[in-house]
Amino acid sequence: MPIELTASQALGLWHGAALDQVRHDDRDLTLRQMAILLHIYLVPPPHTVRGLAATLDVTKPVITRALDTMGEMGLVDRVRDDADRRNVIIKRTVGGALYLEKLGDLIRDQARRLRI
Amino acid sequence: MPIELTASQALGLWHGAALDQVRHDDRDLTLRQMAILLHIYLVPPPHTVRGLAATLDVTKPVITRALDTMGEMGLVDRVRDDADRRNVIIKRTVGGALYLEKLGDLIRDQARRLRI
DNA sequence: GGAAAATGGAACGTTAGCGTAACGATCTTC
DNA sequence: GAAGATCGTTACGCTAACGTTCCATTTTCC
Repeated sequence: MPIELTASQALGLWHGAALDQVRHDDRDLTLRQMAILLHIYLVPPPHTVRGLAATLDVTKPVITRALDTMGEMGLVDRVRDDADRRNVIIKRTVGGALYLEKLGDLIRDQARRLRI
Repeated sequence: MPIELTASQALGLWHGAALDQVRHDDRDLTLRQMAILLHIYLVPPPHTVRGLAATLDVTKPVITRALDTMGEMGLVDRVRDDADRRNVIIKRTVGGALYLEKLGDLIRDQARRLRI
């Protein structure tokens, strides 16, 4: 049975990681974009616009625009689904993997600092 | 000596908490705004525009605009410093405390789910 | 085959973010 | 007290976000 996080530890972790991320990377993602990005990389594919919209409880254009922006940043990619050509399959990229790898490191550093 | 977070745990924690936060709150803060908000609430005052800009390594207008927006959202407040009237002291609000309390709960829930 | 449904995106007007540069107000220095 | 430095904000032109609505393409269902 692990020891539970205190409120102070939870927010301290978030604070430190957010701060480090802001300091070392110019790309200022919104929480929505971040949730989309993480979902794409952590949940087994395939991922579609409609599916992400339902998952995040936002409208489809929100997803489309987030993918536009993050695509421009090199964090995600889009490919038409050949099985059902109405669908667009969202793909991972090397840039996105690197971005999240770095974020993961920052979070782990904070956890270490806070002795979580 | 605590067990260290794995990369998967770190990102999974961030993913789950970001997702829940997006789902239950319309206010879509950027990572910069979030870092500012957390800094104000977790680091002892006083907080100034200049100080925050230096801490986050961003320009002053970025802080001013973030405070405008978050002030409108009821998350922070601003007061002129009577000791040096060039300064503006950034104050905490009930709304901001509630927002972060909720965020902390979401993070802790995720940590519990991931058995961190 | 033809109607209906579903998907992702575009269009519209609005709002909010950015960096750079300038501003008025205030304090410090001489 | 005048000159300069410092503080937060505003202005500018631009980019990107929003919600709503509508649309072209593709699939499904009789």
